[in-house]
Amino acid sequence: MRDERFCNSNCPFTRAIGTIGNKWKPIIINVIGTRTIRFGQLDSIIPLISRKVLTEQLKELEEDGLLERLAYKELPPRVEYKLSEKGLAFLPILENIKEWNLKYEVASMPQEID
Amino acid sequence: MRDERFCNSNCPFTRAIGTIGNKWKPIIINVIGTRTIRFGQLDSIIPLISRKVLTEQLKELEEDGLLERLAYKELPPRVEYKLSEKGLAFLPILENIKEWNLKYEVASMPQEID
DNA sequence: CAGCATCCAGCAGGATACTG
DNA sequence: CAGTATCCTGCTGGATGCTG
Repeated sequence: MRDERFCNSNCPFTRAIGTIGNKWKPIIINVIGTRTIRFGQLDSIIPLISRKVLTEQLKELEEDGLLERLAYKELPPRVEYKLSEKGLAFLPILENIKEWNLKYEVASMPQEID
Repeated sequence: MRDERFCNSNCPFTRAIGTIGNKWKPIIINVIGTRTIRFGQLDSIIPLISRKVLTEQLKELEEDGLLERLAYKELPPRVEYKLSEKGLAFLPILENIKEWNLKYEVASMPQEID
């Protein structure tokens, strides 16, 4: 899921892409944002992701220090996720991507009239 | 290669991730930067990418308006690529990702002494 | 040189069932 | 509820050879 060749690169940019350069992770980080959120919420908010893949992505994000996982010893279990300082610092970048897309996408898209 | 479900999303951010959210495209855009570059150069500069995948990625980037392809009618053929305005506008974002990684990666990495 | 066509292996990722 | 385990399929992407 994570490309080890990227993560072992001696180029820091390549390593960064190895960490967050796939389709799910930016989505997950963006959905979490500044809140604390439970596994089930993420699963229902993010369309089309399977629980298995969500689990894997969350684990990698935790390993890479982008988010914190809080598991409560309860039954039924409760697990909460929130972004770490590193993860929070990535939010403005996602914001820039949004703005970039809004600015340039429209020009080349077929316009819909609602 | 491009996830159609992402590109057809009604969320502009999700569409953006559908466009550039994979490991090769940010690398390619970063390598091209502000210069004009030939196919063979890209192939040799970018480690580990196959010619087939490079071709596919370049085609998608062109379709999404991120880069311009200039094919000279010569023999042997010469094809040059350069970023469009949209592509150039993405460079600062990549720069932010570099800085973000440099700032936060180190803390969690085993330090090497050279 | 810059691709495209073809073939093929490996793995991503979906579905389902089970557990603490 | 929040996972883990297992199975299975399809697609990604590598290797190779051909062409204008």
